[in-house]
Amino acid sequence: MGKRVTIQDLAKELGTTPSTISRALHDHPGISKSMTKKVKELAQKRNYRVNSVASSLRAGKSKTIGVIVPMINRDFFANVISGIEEIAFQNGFNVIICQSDNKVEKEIQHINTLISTGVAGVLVSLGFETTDYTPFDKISQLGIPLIFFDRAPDHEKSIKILNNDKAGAYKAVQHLIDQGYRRIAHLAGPGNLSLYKARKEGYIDALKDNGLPIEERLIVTHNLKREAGYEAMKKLMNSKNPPDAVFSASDYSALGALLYLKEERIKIPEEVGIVGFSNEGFTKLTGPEITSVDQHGKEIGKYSAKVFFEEMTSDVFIPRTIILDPKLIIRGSSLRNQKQNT
Amino acid sequence: MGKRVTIQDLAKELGTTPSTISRALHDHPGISKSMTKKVKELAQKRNYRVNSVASSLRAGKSKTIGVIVPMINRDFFANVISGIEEIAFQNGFNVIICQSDNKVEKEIQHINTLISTGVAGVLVSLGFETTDYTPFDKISQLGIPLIFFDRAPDHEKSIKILNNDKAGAYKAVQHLIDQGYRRIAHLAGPGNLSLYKARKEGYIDALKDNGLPIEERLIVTHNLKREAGYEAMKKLMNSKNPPDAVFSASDYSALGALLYLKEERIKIPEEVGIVGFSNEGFTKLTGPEITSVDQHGKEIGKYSAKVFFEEMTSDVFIPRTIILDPKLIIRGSSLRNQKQNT
DNA sequence: ATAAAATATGCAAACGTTTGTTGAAGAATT
DNA sequence: AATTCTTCAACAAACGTTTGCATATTTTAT
Repeated sequence: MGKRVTIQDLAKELGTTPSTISRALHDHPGISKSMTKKVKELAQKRNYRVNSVASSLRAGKSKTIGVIVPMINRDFFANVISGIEEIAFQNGFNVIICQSDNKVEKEIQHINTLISTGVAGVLVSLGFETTDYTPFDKISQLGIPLIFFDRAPDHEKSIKILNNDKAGAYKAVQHLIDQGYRRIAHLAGPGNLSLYKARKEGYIDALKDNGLPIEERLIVTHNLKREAGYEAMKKLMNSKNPPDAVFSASDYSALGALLYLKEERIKIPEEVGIVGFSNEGFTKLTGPEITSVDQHGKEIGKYSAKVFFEEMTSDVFIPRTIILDPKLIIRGSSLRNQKQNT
Repeated sequence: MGKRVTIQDLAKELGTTPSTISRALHDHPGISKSMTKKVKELAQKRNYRVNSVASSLRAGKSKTIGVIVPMINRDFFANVISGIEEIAFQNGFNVIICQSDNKVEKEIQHINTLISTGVAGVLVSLGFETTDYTPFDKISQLGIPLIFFDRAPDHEKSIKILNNDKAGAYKAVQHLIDQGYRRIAHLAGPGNLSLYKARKEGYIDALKDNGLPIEERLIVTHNLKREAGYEAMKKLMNSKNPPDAVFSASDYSALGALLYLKEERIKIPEEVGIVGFSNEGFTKLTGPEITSVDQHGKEIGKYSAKVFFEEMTSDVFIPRTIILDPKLIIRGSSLRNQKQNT
């Protein structure tokens, strides 16, 4: 249970002062080569590690980034975090992860602890229910860069890294149309979230651009869960003029739909095509595998972290929105023509 | 971009000193009720947040727990982290997540940054390749509680929270035997990891206890991946006296096995039964769903965090191993009798 | 009324690092 | 030889909080 080696211990041992040690370790030009070398060797030998708490205090901020996500046990968020970490560690930062569990109170609590911790920046993906964004203002007011990804406020005064949900949805539906499907249903998410609104718009636009009718009865708003997808599909298939394809705003409900169809021995993709959204890991484990829109979480994470570092060094704040184009991963559930993966 | 409110600002405003403010905020008995009230009200009004960097420096340690895991985008680890976070936040701590990516160098790097950050404790699940545990000694030497979970060193001088892999495997194989399977193959993990050794032992013991022969040809060591499971199953099924069930040390290879069997139109569970390990999310999404051994990650996480807090407050270090019993989740891939889920 | 005890607050140091300023010594210039 | 420059290192203050000790005030006991 040895005591931690400080800069002062090194100073004493070399008969010099803490300031010299500090400068030597940072390759300050005012320190002679010989001294710098001596100091570094001793530091190495004594296994010195900078006390970042002390240096954070002195500097007024720490080398830590706070990340708030609804939950980490979703492929997408886990990947985003991986991406953030990668860039952060490259820059000598580390990452504090906070789960909001989609609860507003937890978000607020996390904001407070992150401020207390003196994080250098905060990256956030909002919870479902969050409509009041003022708690986040505290962060910016303190001059701490704040970046939203994936689920962001709908006002214009923040920095956001988003998926082009509309384009993703458009691609998905266009693909279904290309495959010859004509009555395409949509399992839509809660309308209050702009991201689901965008997916629905992409769906509608694709239909319109192809001269297909928009049928309200084919649009089912649901809670994105597997069970809801199952039930929605059941209802749709038992309606008068059932759809020949479904584009779901969620992979989970796409899976639900798939399970219902398999139960009824309705052939996928021959009779009904399916496309989901998010490219969850399980989409390539089903039979048939589910075509899905990939949001490349890791890229979003990397991007968000990079934007944070930009922001940290710049002193002018420019609200902006960066939109990454998602990619359609075509798999068996929607591929009834010859066409191959793009 | 307001400046952060400090204890000194409050002191000035109330015409008192920082020490009084600090004590009042901590309900120190030496401060009068009236003063305490005044201080707290002002703190609230000015939106004061303690600067935990400063208090960490003063205290010599921070209210942060470091967690090192191979990767977070695995259900098990994501759940463990959820569990750790839950307990940590209840105690006013937060959590720094580090991914080792199963690389030794990354582990070492993370150890160093965590020490620099002044974490109050470190919870670790080792990477695959880690055989030299001395880098972790630095942590304990500094008096920082160090707790291993799931993948731990095999020496006796540390605190470990483990799954009873042997018991889990035993349960799995016993279940297969109960279901009438008799030639049960085992897809084993790398033998140098004690956890896979334990699973293999559980498999062997269960066979022995039921008077079944141990056949070396039915034990295939593989890298736990889906493709390896597929190939292993192919080889097994094309051997002279093929197995009628397979117990895999990994859900991914269990899935590979399942996919091979389905491709060959071999009926599951009628002709061949399958049991996996880890209860990954996708096991209940396949057709049929895969029976698997659940390691209840969240519980392990909670437990580990609790042990850390115990350790933090105790001053005697007692190496110990806590073994949690995993649960067999019985699903369609192994259920050919009437017996129901337990 | 005085001494002792209890209560409430202030003072100052400490945690380890960083950095502006100062000063001493040696090198270069005149 | 005297002066100016340059190079290197030391000094000291600061970041915000906490806490042992000292001090001032009030209360209680004698």
